[in-house]
Amino acid sequence: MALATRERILEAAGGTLSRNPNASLDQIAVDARVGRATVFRHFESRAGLLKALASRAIAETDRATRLAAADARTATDALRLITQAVVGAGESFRFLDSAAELYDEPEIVEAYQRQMSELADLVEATRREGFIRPGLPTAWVVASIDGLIWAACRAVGDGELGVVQAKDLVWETIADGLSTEGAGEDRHADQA
Amino acid sequence: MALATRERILEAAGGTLSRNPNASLDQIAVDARVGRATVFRHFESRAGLLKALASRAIAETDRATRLAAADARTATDALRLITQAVVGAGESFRFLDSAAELYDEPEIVEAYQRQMSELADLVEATRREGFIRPGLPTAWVVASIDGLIWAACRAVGDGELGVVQAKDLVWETIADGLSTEGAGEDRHADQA
DNA sequence: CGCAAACGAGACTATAACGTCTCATTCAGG
DNA sequence: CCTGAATGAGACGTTATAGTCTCGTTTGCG
Repeated sequence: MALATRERILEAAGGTLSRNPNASLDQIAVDARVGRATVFRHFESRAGLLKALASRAIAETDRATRLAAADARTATDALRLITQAVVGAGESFRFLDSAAELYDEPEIVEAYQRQMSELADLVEATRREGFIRPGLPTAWVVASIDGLIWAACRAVGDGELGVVQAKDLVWETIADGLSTEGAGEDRHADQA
Repeated sequence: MALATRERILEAAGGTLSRNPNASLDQIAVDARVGRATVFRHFESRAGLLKALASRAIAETDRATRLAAADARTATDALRLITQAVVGAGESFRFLDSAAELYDEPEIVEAYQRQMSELADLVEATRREGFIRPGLPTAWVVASIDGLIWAACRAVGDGELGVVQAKDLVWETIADGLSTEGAGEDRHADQA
């Protein structure tokens, strides 16, 4: 069963690398209950395995984006669906934290930038719907959504939160922040 | 001048490792304009260098915490000062993203957990001041503050934002989120 | 049953980085 | 000018891991 084996290696690699970013192929093979040679039968090299993992994460995000675009009636809703989908698939993404080698893979970098650009476009669309508070740079909105997703994935991975709870909290925080209303220093936007 | 050399190595290591988490000691030595042997004259090993870097970041955070505790009149204000101080010192922290080896250093792990625990206590204190929206788990508040700081440091490092701007945006986002008021799905807490 | 593809185990090589060591050079202070 | 401490350059051994290869075994399929 070639496909099952390949899938098992990818699965184990994602888990192992998210726990130890510098895990060796030997460790990954052990975790996948597979001979180390078999890893090389399915992937050209370590870089190839990393690349396949990244492609998988990218494809998963694209799928979530398409589903969100189909289901959501507003850009804001689409942003929520995508955000929560990525949190749900967090285990597939945590390994990317430290995969600096992927910066050498043009297709991966290009796909990542495309997705970030799409996210920025989506944020702009939610801005036109009045979702984004005026004055916030889109770059910061994108960055902080990224940061909150990252925080949620980490909290889930550490067992501090459940996945469902994390999905809700991320969106709640994006929408309203952490504080009670009016605690910010610039409280003159209330009539807006 | 031994001290200047040691300092230069630490500085270069922080910068180089934040750009490439797996940078070799040779690369660090080159960036510090120092012979590789000199690195070993000042630090026992690579792990020792990493440890010294981490200790530095921890000490810097402790210093910021003490200053904030001295200057701030409320816990909420202390949280703001600490958050913004860490963003300002972001360059010293980014290398920690991928320093998985540090998990083997008991003193570093213990100090990190102490700081996280102190942050949790501070969050609890701001909660008593009415700053934290009811219903949010403290673990999530801590995690998302962490995530937003991380996002801000990354944005600054990538040149997307200035440091001053990033400090303001982080706190603004913590306080009010990204959206205009009332955009969240559970808008029944208005009378609270 | 018999075959072919996939696999596990492990030997083997190559390479990259760590850590040690030596020696010549620089440089500041007396 | 002299001296000693700090440094730069680089050779050297060691280790960990990537990647290749072989061989015996398993497994699915006709």
